[in-house]
Amino acid sequence: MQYDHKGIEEKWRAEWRKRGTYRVENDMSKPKYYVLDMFPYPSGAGLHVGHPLGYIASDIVARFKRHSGFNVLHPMGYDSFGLPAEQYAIQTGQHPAKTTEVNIARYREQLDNIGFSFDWDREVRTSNPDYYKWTQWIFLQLFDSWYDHEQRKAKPIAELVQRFAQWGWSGGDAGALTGDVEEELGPFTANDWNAFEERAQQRILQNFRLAYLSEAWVNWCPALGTVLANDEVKDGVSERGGHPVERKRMPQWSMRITAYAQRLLDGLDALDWSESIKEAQRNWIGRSEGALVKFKLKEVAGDIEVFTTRPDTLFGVTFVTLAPEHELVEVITPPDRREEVMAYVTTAKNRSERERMTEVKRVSGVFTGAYCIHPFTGKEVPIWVGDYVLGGYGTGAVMAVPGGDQRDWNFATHFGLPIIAVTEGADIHKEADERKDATISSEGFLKGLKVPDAIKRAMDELVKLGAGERRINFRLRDAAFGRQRYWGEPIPIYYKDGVPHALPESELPLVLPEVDKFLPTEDGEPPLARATNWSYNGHPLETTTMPGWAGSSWYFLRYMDPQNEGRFASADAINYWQQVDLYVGGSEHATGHLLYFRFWTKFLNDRGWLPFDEPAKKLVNQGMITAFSERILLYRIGGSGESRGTSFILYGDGTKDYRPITLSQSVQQFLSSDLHEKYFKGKERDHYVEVNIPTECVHDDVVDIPAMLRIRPDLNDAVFIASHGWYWHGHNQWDIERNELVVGQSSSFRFTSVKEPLIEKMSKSKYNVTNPDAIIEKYGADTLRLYEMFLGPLEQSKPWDTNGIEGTSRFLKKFWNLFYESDVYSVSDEAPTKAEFKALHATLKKVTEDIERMSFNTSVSQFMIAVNQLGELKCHKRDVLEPLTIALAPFAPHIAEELWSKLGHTDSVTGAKWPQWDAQYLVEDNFSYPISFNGKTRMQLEFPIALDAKSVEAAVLANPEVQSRLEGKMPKKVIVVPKRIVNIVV
RNA sequence: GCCCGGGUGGUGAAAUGGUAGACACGAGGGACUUAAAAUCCCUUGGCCCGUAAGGGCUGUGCGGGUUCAAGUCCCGCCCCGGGCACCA
Repeated sequence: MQYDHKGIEEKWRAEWRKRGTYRVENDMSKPKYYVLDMFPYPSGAGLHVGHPLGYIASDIVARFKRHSGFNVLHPMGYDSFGLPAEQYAIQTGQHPAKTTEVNIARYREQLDNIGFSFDWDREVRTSNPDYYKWTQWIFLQLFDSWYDHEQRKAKPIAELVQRFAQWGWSGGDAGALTGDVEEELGPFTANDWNAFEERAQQRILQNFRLAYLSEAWVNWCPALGTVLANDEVKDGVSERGGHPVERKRMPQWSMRITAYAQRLLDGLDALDWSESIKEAQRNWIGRSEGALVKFKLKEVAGDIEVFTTRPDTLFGVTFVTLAPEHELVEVITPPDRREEVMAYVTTAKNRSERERMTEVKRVSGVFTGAYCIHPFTGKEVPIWVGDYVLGGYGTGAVMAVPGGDQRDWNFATHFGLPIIAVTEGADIHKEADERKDATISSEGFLKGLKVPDAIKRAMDELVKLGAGERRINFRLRDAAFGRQRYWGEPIPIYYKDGVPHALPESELPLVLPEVDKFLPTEDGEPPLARATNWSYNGHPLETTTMPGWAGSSWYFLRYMDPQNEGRFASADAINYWQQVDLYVGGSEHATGHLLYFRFWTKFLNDRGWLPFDEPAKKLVNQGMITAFSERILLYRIGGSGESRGTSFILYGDGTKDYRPITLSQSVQQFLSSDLHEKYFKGKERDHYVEVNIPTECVHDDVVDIPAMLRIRPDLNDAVFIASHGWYWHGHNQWDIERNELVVGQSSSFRFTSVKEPLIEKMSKSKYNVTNPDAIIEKYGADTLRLYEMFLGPLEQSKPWDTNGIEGTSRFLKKFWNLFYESDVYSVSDEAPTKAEFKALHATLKKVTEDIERMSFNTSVSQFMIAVNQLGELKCHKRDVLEPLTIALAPFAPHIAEELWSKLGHTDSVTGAKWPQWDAQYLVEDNFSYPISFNGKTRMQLEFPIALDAKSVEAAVLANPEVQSRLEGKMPKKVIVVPKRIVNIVV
């Protein structure tokens, strides 16, 4: 009987569902193992072969752990709130819940086809009210908490209120406050507090709550009409869609993640996560140790506080620079400078983040006219404003040391400010000296000290003078939490007299209301403001919704107890399942999800809801599956800007006056044209259009135009030269360096690639996706699973190449054939031979070790080796095939299940005990030693394995061939590495 | 600029300091077949010697070093991928 993947796979998937094979109970009597995948956002495009890579890996581990006696939690769900569904809704009017539903059904179907061992009874969806009830509940806990920096722990806000009522607040107690404080918060006494109106009290408390409302600088994206968190902005544009982002000050819900900065940093050391992810998080948190230095103002009372990591360079300070946003700018500027300074501040503030970034090189600033006093020398130091100083970091002011900091040097040079050399051997005429192993040379008590010693000395002095203190700064910002959007969790807050109040727990879930349109209101309010009666007891409800990362920051807990109505998960369930043992997902979440995930876990732990404070012990990042893309280069005829209804040809000169010409002529013309000139100078890009075309329409660098137009009707209006059904193209035909095009035979319209093939991320919009359904249809899910694992190391990104799949497909057929002789099922109970046992146990050993290391590509190779060996031995024996079937089951569950039942078992192979390998079968009778003379291998000799190194040495030297090589001389040295090699040094 | 990864055949890749290139794809040759598909066998890093059996040299980005022995360890470069970035 032939291996019929379709019949087998369908049969077993139905059977697993019927039997509930993968249902998991919270069975406390068994050891647990929790394998979690990052759940997907169900997009309209469906899955491509890149998506399941991590799921397959985690499924193998989950199945392996089941065979090894663990009670395995291996769930799946959907991160189903998000932007694309909402944007689709805006365009079509279709409710996002509907499209989400449809997309989930499609995802489920595709996932099911791959044969995962998920327990679907535990599925979660973040957009489901039963789920987001608890997301809202956690939000309320955060709202109800403050961070006690002395005990490094979040506590109920009621405790803080009690403290205030009893002791008041000492105000500027540095370090007790973190994050973006709405206003400078002065000290107050207990009596003050008790006398405050509730409104004022609540206002103060906002400065302490972990979820808080404040007037804050936010990343505002006008195109998306919403605020974005820092990790959602890349290079000044939105991560989704690439729209420009500006800084804007507005009332905003935020999460005080900064309170946890140090703990998020410290916690990394103990985690079994990849070094690159940990490093990315460390960078993002950006801890730096330094000093807070106070410069007394000359004209008015008060100080300018600056943060520096280099107090050793204090004697090199020649000016102080404030960020344009700095509140002192207005205070200190004398009236005669006011106009000029404020004009600068206004333009600087209005420059978008993107402009500011792209114009990093441009130096701009203005002198305020005011001075401050140097804490060591007592000299006057001029105060400048410059936009190279960031308002959001440190104190928003820096002491400028042009001799020791390149940015200060640039500023000083531009404005002709004095530059003092701070280090020995520095050439301050050319650049600043930023070396951290130099010796201080500036006049003063630090002269002659090495930088590290000078830092200590300067620090001590600052503390003594009361002019500064040690300070640790973090780059991490509080996370913007409110989104001006519809498709997200409503924030359970109502406003009484403009003061935010928590909605009572009994009112949860606060269900997303129906609205007539998913757009902002005419006066710019978020979509929820369109809902009728969006209020609680007559008080208006919050109209922004939570960001995408809210629901995904705690979902691993819900899987433990998904139906619980009274708690996000029962204490018993949490105590049993504990942390995720293995978390698998993409590395693109390094500074987003994975940080928030850890933050919420730490918070819930602080408040006593969890017995652990890190969500996942081990994290593995699967690499991206990339794909070859096919592009053609088109030149647009006509003016710029019109993208629709425009004709395309290979060559156009920017006018409508063109004539079709032969390919080689057009190429020649193009190359000699000034358009080409212009294009490569980066100008007139409007004429140049690079279009991704479906990879399946390209064969041997020749494009099948009719087929392409069926998939890309948007190109229907294009005119193609030589469009007799075929069209030339190549991978990146233009060699920009050599500035030439390599043309094959002009008659066949073929191009030879001059550059590497184009490899990019698999994506629907790039027309380079491979759908797993098509692969499964042709080869089966088991083949797909094996092939995805075989492609290469899990963590590495690698290009998909469907051709290679034949190898794994052949392997499964060969494996199947071990159970058959001339198409008749035949497995004998005969005792296996030594060689057969060896093939089996070598495989068991390698596969067992490989799964522990998550090195699946090498396991698959080992299976192939075993099947080749057993095929050659014509081994059809139960004692070999049965353990091998169990070992293969995690990788290829369907075929394993079928063969398991053929072996006479009525239960699922899932319950079979993992076969142990036995070293006795791997021991050889003899060993072939390569004999090297002076490191060059000359001959092989065989010896019994039992010989020790000394005996081998003696036997080798006694060998006549060796003796003839030695020509009677005694070797200087003989090295025998047991069972490996003999090296003779002559 | 700083911080992490990584560089091995035509390709994806293996290799506790111990015979580099396992396994697979692709390519070439052959068997079976009326033919095709499927299957099976042989060759396949490069160069060289030999009719053949076989043998030699060379080879893991580049240059040094440690070692009997280096893809692997150390030092210095080059290149590629990723993270952070006017962060003081």
